[in-house]
Amino acid sequence: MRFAYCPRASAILIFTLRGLGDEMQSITTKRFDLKDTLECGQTFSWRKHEQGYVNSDIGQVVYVEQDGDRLLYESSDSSVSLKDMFRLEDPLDTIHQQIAKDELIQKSIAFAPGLRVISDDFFPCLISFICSTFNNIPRIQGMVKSLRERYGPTYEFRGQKWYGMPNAEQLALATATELRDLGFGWRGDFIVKTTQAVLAGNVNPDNLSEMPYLNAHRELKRLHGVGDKVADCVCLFSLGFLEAFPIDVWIERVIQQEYGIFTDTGKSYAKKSAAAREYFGPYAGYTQQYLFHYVRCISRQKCAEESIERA
DNA sequence: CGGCAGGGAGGCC
DNA sequence: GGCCTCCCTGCC
Repeated sequence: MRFAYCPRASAILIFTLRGLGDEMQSITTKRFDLKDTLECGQTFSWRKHEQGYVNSDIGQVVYVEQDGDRLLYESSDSSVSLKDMFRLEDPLDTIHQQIAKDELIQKSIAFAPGLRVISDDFFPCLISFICSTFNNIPRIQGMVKSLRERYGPTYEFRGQKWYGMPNAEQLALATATELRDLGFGWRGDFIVKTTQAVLAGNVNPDNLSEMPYLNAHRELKRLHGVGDKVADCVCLFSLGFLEAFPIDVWIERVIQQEYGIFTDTGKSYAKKSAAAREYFGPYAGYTQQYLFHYVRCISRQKCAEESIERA
């Protein structure tokens, strides 16, 4: 019993055993990168915690971290399927081959080859992207956080308290004035109206995902605060329509600069979106994520370099 | 301080 | 369909 003479080492041993303790489960993955997948801007439900990420928007709390080709995870309540949440069964090799039509996409894939499209819960995804209107990521995260802390359920997990996104019934307690005071601006009205519509059963994620993509997209747009772009985000990041191609200002710029596909197709979102699906194919959504992630990271690098030069 | 930003609504033609 | 204006807030 060597450790008896070395309390420090035994403390480290115990700590290590706890960190990789019995409560953590694991699965093996291929071609998957947790960080790229969760930090490329497609999800507001997953956020950084300790060595990994936490999601408390799914009726319980789930923690995940990556160690090489293994995912270690733990949930507060019932079992979870990381395969479903991270789309681990999407045929990534085939997808890469099909979408790698030119050098820019090849570079984008090489930049983050383990990036997968997320599959988030419908209501948190919907509300988060309504908040995203005319907004940047840090502020969207702040808004989602205040919705959780004010209207959402609480959980006890890994020795601390967690807040989850409210479901429609819980969020229905919010008023537009209240949300306005919380800093949501005119998005408060959108959230109240959309929550009412969901509560009334006017939109149902199970029905939507059974429809053809264009029908689901059209149905989503009937909700307040949901236009073409937000509808596409919900289609791609929650309903599993991999052909959905959300067009925001970043993607718009890239497509305009690097591709001719938007030039003859007219200015409307519907026509650009159709052109993108036509050109990139059934996995257009994956193309969008790879391009989006690559262009934004490169542009940030550029900005950082420029500010160093200025200093 | 004026301008601008990671959309959408509503009104108009 | 296409086009116009306004919108709450935060940051430069």
